[in-house]
Amino acid sequence: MTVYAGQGDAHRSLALLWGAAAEPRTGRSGPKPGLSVDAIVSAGIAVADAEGMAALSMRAVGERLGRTAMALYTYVPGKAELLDLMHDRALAELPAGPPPTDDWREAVTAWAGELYDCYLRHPWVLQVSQARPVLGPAELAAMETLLRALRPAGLPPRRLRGAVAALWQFVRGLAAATADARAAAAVTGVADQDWWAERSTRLAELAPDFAERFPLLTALQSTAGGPPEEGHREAFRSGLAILLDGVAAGR
Amino acid sequence: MTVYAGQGDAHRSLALLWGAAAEPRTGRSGPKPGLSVDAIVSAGIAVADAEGMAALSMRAVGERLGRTAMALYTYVPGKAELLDLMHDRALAELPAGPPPTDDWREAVTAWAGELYDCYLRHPWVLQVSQARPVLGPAELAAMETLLRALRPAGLPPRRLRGAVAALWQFVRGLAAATADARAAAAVTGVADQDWWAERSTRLAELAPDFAERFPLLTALQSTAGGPPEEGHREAFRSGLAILLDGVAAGR
DNA sequence: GAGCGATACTTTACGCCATAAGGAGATGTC
DNA sequence: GACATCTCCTTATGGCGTAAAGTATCGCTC
Repeated sequence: MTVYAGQGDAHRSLALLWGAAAEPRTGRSGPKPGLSVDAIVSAGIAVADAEGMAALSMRAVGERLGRTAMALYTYVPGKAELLDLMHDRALAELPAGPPPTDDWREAVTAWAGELYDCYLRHPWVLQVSQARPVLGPAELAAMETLLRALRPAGLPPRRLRGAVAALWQFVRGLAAATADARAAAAVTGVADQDWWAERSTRLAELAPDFAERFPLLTALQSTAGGPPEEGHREAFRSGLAILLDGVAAGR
Repeated sequence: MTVYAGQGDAHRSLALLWGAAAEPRTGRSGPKPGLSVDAIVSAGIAVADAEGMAALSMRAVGERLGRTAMALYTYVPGKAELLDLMHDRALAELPAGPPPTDDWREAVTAWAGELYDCYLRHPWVLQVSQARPVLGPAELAAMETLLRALRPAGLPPRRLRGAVAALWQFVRGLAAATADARAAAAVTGVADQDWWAERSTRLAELAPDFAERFPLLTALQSTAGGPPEEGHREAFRSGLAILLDGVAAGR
């Protein structure tokens, strides 16, 4: 399942993301709010972290706060907007300070590692459609951080845009692959390696001509050793190295 | 909304993907099948192409075939497996032959362009969770094609894996961004440019300190001209150039 | 050719989901 | 005290995936 975000009223979403709701309107009557947007977002993240995206329902979030699903609608226009807020809150965990080093390679590597780890801490973020037109402050801050890290590389604007896109998507994609490997292991209760072994056997039965159809893939696979999770980490490292080499080449 | 695939019985899914269902079991009684897995997958793709992923329901697919939703379950174990099949069928549109040229840069560029276009023809594919452990033949064929294109570059295995991951994820991510820009334009009925202009105005109201908080982002944005769709295409080109430079650097 | 088991497909039903509508009770201003 | 406002609830609507069970149709066996 993939979950759409940003399909709701984009204006409401933007306002909430940028904290317009934080200003407590004065001179209001009625009972004191027992909840807050922040609390709801936190509850949503707690549910998604613990039970996964599939279990994230308005009911579940409300229940965690001791309310019904409908109580949330006082604070949040709908589920799509809640997802937007959750997304940005998760990315807010990323460090925002100036890069710790002048070496841009090192700085970008650190940035990528932080983003990768953040995604793995909150795998459900990877299931929020990346096709989100709603930009939150944390997401923009992360981009600003990347730009700051990349600054010493001195890229021209056009190339800089390409580098940012390539780096971001690469980290996101690799994190998704890693998160999935973990999820598969968790769901089946089977160790990563065994699961893939079983899958390979099954595949060999169904496609006995595998090696002939995909010779290069077969050859590449045969050179891989160690557990799959380590494989992802290695792909992360070497893919990032390629990207950085490319950035360096085009200065 | 993101849609999970590969959460169903992985074995059934694999078998269907690799065409085990194609062998017509002999000596069977009962009425002749009026449908087929292929027809159902085609109908699913037709629905998703026309109405989007959110409108893809078992009922909708059945209706397009003149059946009820439950009729599909004779052929397909569930929606997750249907999504797996749809995903692989979409990728089967990619050309599979040997690279048209010996120049690996050109070959990889062509491959990336094909994948990018394929994603844009079927944007819903981008909403199928990329965290799919189920590998179909078309997806593997696309990887094999990429490996074939990359072969003349002579990368060592470790680096080759990184390159494949980086290239694939980059194309997918950029396609997702482009698809979203289109969707936003289509939904609102507003031209791309106007939509972003409105959004920028709104943002400027909500975060008047934007330029100070995100100076590099602001600077980079100011150098961008032309419609957003063209911006994505340019990011695609320059990001790909960076990746290829990186590949070349690490030979 | 009668009967029977397998198969395709249907209807019905269950338990979810997001959320629209409207009502109850609490809290503030006048 | 009256009233407006606000939170939160109950109820209801129309969707979803799919389990269960029923019906009709076909082909094989006797």
